[in-house]
Amino acid sequence: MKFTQATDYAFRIIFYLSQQKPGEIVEARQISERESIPIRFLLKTIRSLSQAGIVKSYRGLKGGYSLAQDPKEITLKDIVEAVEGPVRINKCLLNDKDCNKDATSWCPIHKALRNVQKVTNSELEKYNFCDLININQHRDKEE
Amino acid sequence: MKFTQATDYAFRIIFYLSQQKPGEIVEARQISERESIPIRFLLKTIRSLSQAGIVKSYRGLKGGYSLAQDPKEITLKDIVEAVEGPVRINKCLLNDKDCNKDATSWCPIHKALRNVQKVTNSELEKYNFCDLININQHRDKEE
DNA sequence: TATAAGTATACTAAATAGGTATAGAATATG
DNA sequence: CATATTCTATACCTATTTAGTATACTTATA
Repeated sequence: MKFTQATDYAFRIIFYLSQQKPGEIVEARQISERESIPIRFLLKTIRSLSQAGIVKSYRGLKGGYSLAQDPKEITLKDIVEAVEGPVRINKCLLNDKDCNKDATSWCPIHKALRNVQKVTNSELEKYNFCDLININQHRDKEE
Repeated sequence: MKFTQATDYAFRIIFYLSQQKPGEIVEARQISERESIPIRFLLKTIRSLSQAGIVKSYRGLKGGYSLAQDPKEITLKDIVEAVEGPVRINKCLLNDKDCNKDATSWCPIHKALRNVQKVTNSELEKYNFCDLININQHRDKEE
């Protein structure tokens, strides 16, 4: 019940890109170095973000990545889903076959778990990267 | 970001025991058969529940398991924690070493994740097995 | 057209999950 | 008190997933 390393890296990648000037293209190597992420693993991970439409990629010389959306529009949930796929708290919610319908004895539990999942997802949606970098800016000033 | 098979089995085990007469001792094989859980895996899993003080175990002839607490007092969170250990949504929350304190750039994210974790945990605490079996009873009548 | 970027796919190693086996300890019953 | 029965402890094995790497390819700029 925790996020993968790739998701954690993805959080950092988007956080880093959110701090750049809008439209600024940053190459993979720079993100990799600044955030201490193995370059090849970053390239693989960021492709999920690109395919999900969260970052734009540019090939060739002067290529790199930039956000495809305003940081305000990108939430933690978007990142998690882009990297790990939809959050499904247990198998039963994933497909009907894994939930033994004859065993009515345990289905109420899965109903409860569906609620847990719903609550978790909506909490993840509450945090966007505009707010997150502002909190950070604020904190930096204070210290 | 999902529960393990062992946790899912544990849900079913406690659900099954909650439906017995208070104090009734049920042997592992019976639970195993009724809930379609491999017996040896069940024995391993239920030991975590026993060690966490959720079930009582009785050895020898006529031995088996019964709940150590009132179903009302046992929540989904208790089960998850007994089987998987404390829920920690990412490494950073697990120990300070994994959170690079110099990289202030990504710590606000971890603050947010701590809130997500808090919300998830408190949702898991809302469901106790007394309520869960009653929902089930109710549903059975309706159908 | 050379070079510096990302893309796609496949591969490998380590960790975790899921399940099994074996030997041992406790206890009800004859 | 002997024995069968039930749980306990530990160790083991296999499959899957995670984390990371390598190679060949595509795109675009200068």
